[in-house]
Amino acid sequence: MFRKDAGELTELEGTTLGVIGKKGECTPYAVRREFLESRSPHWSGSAGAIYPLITRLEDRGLIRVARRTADARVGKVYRLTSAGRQTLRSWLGTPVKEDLVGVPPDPLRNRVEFLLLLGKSEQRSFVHDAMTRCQEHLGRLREWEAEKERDGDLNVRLVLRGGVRMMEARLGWLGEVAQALGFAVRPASAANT
Amino acid sequence: MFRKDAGELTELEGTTLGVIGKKGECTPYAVRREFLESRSPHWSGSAGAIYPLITRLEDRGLIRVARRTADARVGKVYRLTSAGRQTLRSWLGTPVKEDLVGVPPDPLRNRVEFLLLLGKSEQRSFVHDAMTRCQEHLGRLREWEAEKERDGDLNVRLVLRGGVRMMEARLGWLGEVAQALGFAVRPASAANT
DNA sequence: ATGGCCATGTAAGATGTTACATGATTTA
DNA sequence: TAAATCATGTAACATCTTACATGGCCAT
Repeated sequence: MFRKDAGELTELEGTTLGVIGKKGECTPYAVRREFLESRSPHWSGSAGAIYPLITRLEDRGLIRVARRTADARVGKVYRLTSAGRQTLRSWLGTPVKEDLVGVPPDPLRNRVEFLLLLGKSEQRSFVHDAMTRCQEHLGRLREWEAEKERDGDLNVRLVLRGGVRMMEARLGWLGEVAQALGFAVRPASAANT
Repeated sequence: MFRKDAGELTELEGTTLGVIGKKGECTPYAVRREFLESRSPHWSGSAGAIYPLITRLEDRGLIRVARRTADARVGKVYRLTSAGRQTLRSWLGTPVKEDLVGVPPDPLRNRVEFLLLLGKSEQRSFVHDAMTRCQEHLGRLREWEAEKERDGDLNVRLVLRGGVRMMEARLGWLGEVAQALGFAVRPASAANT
């Protein structure tokens, strides 16, 4: 969670640089809205995270105030510096860092190791509940995907598609878990191996 | 990353309770080794994380010193209290919390949204490198899986199986990304849609 | 008995969280 | 003009990180 070298970025910092780079120029609040609205709930987009982060990036010379807006509220509009563009490229680019390649953490998967500490019927409830809720979530994702079908840009669609694939894989896996633990598996979903 | 209620646990705390619960009783260092050796590199298993965490769990009455060992180094052997068992069950149990169900964060997927900020050939390198490295990682995972085939317990195997499925889904997705960005896809891997 | 590892911590610091404060602007 | 909301912060604090300190045990 920490950067080791001076050139390193945390995931939130890198993503923020990416957002600014993609928008060309924007205010801190515009960045915040990105995290509040469209992005994964993993990041809260809290003011206490974003504003100090922006200051940090500015202090490191990766972004710079491009102009001020007429609206006194908004004030500062930021842009990437060339150093910022460079840093962003190395954050994004090859060679892909080792920790990006490994299996990403998944709290649901994490719990399965300890499922044997529950009674058989509780285990069944857990797996059943997880499958149902994942299925629902997948449904919502697919609606979102259909919605973005034309308006969204290609890369956003691809990210969304990755999320859908993850959820499908999860569902297939949960089916396997159910079977291994001796529960009946309804062949309802189309997301099996 | 914060708990909201007094009864809530962070992911690391819950996992630690699970480890202690599964082992029956163990020393703090035994917990640490679990994180250092067998588990995902997501957690460092650093002393600065584990020892204060153990103290926290003890202060909250979730674990208790069961006995001391002859070895003065080791000293304290912890056990779950009944309150700890109860808390662990609710951490594990139904209803599955909302954030567990959503698409888990993935730094690789995260980067794809900003790939258009790179040149075409860099994009190609990124995707190609990611696929190669993921494929290698998947290979190692499968070896691990074969190794644990008989000795490991069922739940550990299932967790590992989940990791394999995630990596397979990722690879399939990366293929889709490559295609969408106009790169040739080698039909080498067996992990496509 | 001494050098090295085992096991347990503590220290300092980075990053993120919730909750609150504040002034500008839009809206009723 | 009063109330709600927008946009920008700050304060307190929890959790994790790396790096260092310490003391018991074991092998040569």
